[in-house]
Amino acid sequence: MSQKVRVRFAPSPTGPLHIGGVRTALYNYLFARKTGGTFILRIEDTDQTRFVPGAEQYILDSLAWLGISPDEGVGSDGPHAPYRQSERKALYKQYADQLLKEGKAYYAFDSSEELDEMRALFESKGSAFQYNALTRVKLRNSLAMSPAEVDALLASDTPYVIRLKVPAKGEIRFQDSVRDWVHVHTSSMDDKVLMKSDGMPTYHLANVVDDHIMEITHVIRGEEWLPSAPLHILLYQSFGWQAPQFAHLPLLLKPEGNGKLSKRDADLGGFPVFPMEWVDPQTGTVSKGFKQEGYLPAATLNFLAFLGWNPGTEQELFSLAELVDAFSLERINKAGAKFDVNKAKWFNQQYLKQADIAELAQANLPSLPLKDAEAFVHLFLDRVTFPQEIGQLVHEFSNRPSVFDEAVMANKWNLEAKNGLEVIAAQLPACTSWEAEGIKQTIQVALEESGIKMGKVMQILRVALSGNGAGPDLMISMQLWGKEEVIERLHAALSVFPKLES
RNA sequence: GGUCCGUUCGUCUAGGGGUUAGGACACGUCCCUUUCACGGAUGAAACACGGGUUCGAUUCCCGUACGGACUACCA
Repeated sequence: MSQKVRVRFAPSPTGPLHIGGVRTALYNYLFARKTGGTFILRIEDTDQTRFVPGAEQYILDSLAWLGISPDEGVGSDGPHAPYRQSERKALYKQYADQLLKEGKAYYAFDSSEELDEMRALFESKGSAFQYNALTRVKLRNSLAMSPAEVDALLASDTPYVIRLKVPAKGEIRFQDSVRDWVHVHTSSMDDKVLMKSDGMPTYHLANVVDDHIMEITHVIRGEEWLPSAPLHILLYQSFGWQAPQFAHLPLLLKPEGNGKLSKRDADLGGFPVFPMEWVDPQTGTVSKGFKQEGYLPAATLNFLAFLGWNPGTEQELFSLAELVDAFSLERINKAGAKFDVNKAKWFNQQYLKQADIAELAQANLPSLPLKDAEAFVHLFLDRVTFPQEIGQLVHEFSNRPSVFDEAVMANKWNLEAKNGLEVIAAQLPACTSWEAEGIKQTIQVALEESGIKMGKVMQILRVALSGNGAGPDLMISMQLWGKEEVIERLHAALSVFPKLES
């Protein structure tokens, strides 16, 4: 029975897609590609109160940016359209009715207020209220009331929900791809709402119905769903359907302390938890995105893939294609993974160094002639984590220094250094081939003739020209500044330095 | 509180009844570079605890501790 693999990523459009959700999408994508299956995007928008405009497009854009776009679903259509649950509303009712007819579900008329009261009552007695086999007989539902009463309520348009009648006794078990056997007694489960009073299905119903109709073979989702997996299994059983294979992914944890990674951690830590920048349509609050921070898609994917999975080899850098090749559900970890921004940066650096020089040049130094821009990229690429830092460095590089590294001045500025700089300043105009090697020659010869050691002067020369005690190769820097600029900067320094002595 | 899940260096993790417990990030030192960065080398750094099972347990089992998720007419 080798069914064709069909997996889905099923986010709710309630805000920006969380990075943990992106990892879930990635694992689904990898598994689909690995097995020659189909990756489906379904939008679970059954909660009308939490709908956020733009969120769905944000999900699409994010997946597209990362290159893990779905084969089927919202944004790309397919044989099971529509893929937006709000547009499938009518469908769910008939399945709920089926369970109703078979006595596996029932009407419940309890209002939210009544249920809140029950919860408060139970809590005051030190226990937790559950709508289950024990309590449902005393509540307002079609199991506890006479048929005539129920009909009357229904006829008078009294709001109701449909609840699943969970058996009082029994055990639900399933074999999770990540956690192996999981079993739960039905006595600890409650009669979950299947249809809400607004006529919309809850997540549980819609999810199970759609996964079945869309022929989903593997449900790969976050661990937060593990507690409701037995309920879903029970639903499959109630319908007489075969349940898909489940794989519950470990959570992404906050970098410090404990708990699920949240937006707050991002603000605190100064790193993004969203794939792309998000502007809250209500408040206008801007949340950082991996994309805008300068993370490359491949680096983001590689980093995310390793949070909860590893190939079992010592290779760490994987292209998307290599990830597909190496991926397997069996190698997913059980324990939650802390989000470590240092590791993310390291991955980015690795990918940045492999990036196309011309592309980086055009993207980050658009105002410069391509040849110059490329030279700058070469000069700075090894010292940056994010591409936009290149532009920043070039900007600083191009500006004449106004402050000079004090520590270096204190240590190295002396008569010999001064003489060295003067000699260099005197000889540089005579340098005929203004490129790194030629400049070096000129300086070497000039200093040798004056009997001055290079080591005594070079760092001071660097400070004189750039202001900094450290930086990229000085000769190449001088070449890029240009002869006149270098000479002018040198003279400027020579006139300022003596005044800096105190 | 209840249910479920988890626990190897600070972090991501490999491993698995007998290993010097491996790699990567971060950190230290050294080399390269008269600088810095990159790169290379190297160091420090871990099997939560207690019982079993076993000739032998970090690995298997059971407890305990700790952590987490869930506990809505949210997903």
